[in-house]
Amino acid sequence: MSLRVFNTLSRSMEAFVPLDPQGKGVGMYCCGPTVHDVAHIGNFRTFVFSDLMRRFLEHRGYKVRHVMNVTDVEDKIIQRVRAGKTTLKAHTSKYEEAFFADLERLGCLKPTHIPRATEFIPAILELIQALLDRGIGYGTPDGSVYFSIEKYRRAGFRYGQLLSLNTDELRPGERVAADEYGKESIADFALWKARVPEDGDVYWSSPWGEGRPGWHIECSAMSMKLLGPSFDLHLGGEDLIFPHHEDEIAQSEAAGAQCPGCRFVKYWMHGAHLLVEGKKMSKSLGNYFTLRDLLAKGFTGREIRFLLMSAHYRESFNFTLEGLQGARSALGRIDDCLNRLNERAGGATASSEDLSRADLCAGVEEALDHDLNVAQAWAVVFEWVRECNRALSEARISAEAAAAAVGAWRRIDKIFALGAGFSSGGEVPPELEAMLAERQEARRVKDFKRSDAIRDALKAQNWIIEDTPAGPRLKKSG
RNA sequence: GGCGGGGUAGCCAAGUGGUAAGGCACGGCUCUGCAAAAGCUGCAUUCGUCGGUUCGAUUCCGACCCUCGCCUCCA
Repeated sequence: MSLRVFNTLSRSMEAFVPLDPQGKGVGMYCCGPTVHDVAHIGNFRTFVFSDLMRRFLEHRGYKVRHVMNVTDVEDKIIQRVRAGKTTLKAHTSKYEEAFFADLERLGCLKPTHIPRATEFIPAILELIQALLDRGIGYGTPDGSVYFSIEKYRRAGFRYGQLLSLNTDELRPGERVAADEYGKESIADFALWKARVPEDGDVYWSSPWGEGRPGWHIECSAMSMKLLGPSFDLHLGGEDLIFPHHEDEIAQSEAAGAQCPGCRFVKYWMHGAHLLVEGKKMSKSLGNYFTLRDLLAKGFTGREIRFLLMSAHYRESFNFTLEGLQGARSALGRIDDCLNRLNERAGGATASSEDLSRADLCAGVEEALDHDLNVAQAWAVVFEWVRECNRALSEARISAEAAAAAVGAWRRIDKIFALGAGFSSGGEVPPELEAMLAERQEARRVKDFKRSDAIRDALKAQNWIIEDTPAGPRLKKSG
């Protein structure tokens, strides 16, 4: 079997075949954060999804160039800068830093390239110029430049590749910005926004006057600059399908950099939203959690990562604290199994032929090959865990086989990045070890009152005693 | 209004034209001085409603109900 993905362009599953004639290199672009504020975990769901995709591609032997942009100039940012009496750079770098710190806590690999919009102004200007040269873009008296959907269509392109929509029936309502009345058509979008007084110091000079890039143009300019005019994968949240991604296609293909018959992007993949009580998690509804909120409640990055990876990326997923608690329990099950396997393995080296190893890897790969079906993958993992536990408690697993099982998990965990089984929850402080020994002594002389008191004292410090046949051990409680 | 998703046990969530994965919670058991932890184990005659196709549908078709998203900044 090989990887199949759901392509928004065709609304169907397609075999993943990279553009690279060697079949090795993969270009992948993921729409990153707009750094006007702290990102919430709904945003991170998409980034964890991208990370999973990237890791799985790498697991499958592809060499991935992973680009994630940072939008560091945009209306909301400018508002904040003005309100906070700060500079653009100071404001955006603060939130950019926070974003990448969060991303790391969630176990996401750093993208290969992280381009910032403000650092690609020349490329953006170049692209806008190309669109003007081809008669698709047009300037307005105030110095803005817009993209004409009508001219684009007349040039033989199709607007509406990612979704079917009738632009004549767009209902833009009253929310058309006052500075956009120079547009020829309501559906046209800005490539370059002329400077207005509210922009303050945030502007760049251009052949059309001072101003700043429109929202969509940066992604076209940066992705094509770093990955070439045609590349394999473009991911993002489903709310970006329209207008952002549709406009990206329009700009990028209208500029004509692709070879004849080639598309801007071969596969578009969109992640569904995280929900809270049935509604999309969003800043505007105020129903959001940031990573910090959850860490403050005592949850860990890997527990949150696990939760975000527990549902299929194309299904909207209801986030609850109970669900997160459940994720903790489920993850604990994997941890415990891995710890037991590690214990059994001792220093043994893996035996070459071990069935559980083959079952786990093949099963997970098969599941993920099917458009990253993580739910099925977890079913495979948990069946494997049960099988390992059974073998462990019936003492019918050799040290070598246990080592092989641990090896299998490590291989799989390169994809999931949960780090299960690599730590026993931290070092046990010596004084607690002493208390544990004292309790054992009390139990030996049957002074249960005393031993229970020690147990309670440890519990008060969030350490749980596990009495196993091999003796007691301490475990940090959640 | 247009377009696109989704409705599967208490909760979350896979899946298939041939009789329902997995996780959490819950019950039972093992272990234990008692517990806890851990492990094992049990837990949907049924897949929104009503029709149709079929030997057979949760899975295909039609209608309907409910719900969410996009159409406006948005992961």
